Amino acid sequence: MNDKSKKYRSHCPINFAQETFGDKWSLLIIRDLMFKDKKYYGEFLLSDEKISTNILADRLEKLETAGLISKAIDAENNSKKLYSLTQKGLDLMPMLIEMIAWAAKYDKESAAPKAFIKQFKKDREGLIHELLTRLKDTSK
Amino acid sequence: MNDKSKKYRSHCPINFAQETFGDKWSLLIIRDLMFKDKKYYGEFLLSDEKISTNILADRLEKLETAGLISKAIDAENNSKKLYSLTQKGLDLMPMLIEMIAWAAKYDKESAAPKAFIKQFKKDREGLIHELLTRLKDTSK
DNA sequence: CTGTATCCTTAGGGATACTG
DNA sequence: CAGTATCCCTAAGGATACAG
Repeated sequence: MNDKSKKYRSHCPINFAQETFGDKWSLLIIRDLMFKDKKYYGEFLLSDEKISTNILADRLEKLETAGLISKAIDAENNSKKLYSLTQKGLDLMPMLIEMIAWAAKYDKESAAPKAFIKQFKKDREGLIHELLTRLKDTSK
Repeated sequence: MNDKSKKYRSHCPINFAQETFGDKWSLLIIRDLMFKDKKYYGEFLLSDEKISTNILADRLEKLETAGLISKAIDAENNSKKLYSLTQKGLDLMPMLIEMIAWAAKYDKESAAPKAFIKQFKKDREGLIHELLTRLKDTSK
């Protein structure tokens, strides 16, 4: 385990994403941090999908190692750890919103905040232009 | 296996997405269809990640069942099957683009993502415009 | 070439008892 | 409450031989 360098199946960006948070639980933890304002271990355990304690601990560690979340001591309670998203984690938001929008369109069952998504898409046209600009830059 | 109704861990849209294409391979097949113009069984086998034949067959079937891809007989060769994305599959493009953008930002170690985006941008400028148009429509 | 079928291995995950 | 440590099991995946 001293070899920190992870071996990737390929250097495709989609594969990179898949290998970073493509397991069964990581994205749900990120969701809880990003959209449900959860911060504590116990709060994650309460989510509908019922993650078990060992898996949660493992995923929190992996996500921290991957640099998507960070851990701090709760100021008001030393024995509590406070989890939060890093910038790298926060930067997953556009992708998650698109994912939610897609699911909202195709999963009638899933309760997705449609008004919220609508607003997001509107706001986010600017972001796409930004992306295009970025794409143009990187292709020079 | 007669029970067609899948049981979801929850009705969260992110969980829905995760359970639909959150396995190790589905997204890579979609990538090949969407960005690499692959159409045939044999072409998928050639990708860098080296999917094995049984897994590929299984994933193609599951993706078809999920309505993300469709299968047709190749007009020029009866024994060949032609795979393509459905609208439901195509609608994953905004999400995948955000995913690629994220990976491009954080997977700096390898030059490959940039190369991928370069290639992507070159091939797909038209598609991006199309996407933008579609986004404008859906955000009304 | 487009898949199936089989066999086998392993990582991932569930349950739950336990610890500071 | 915030995790660890075990034990166990299954689904997922790899290799490869085979079939239409």
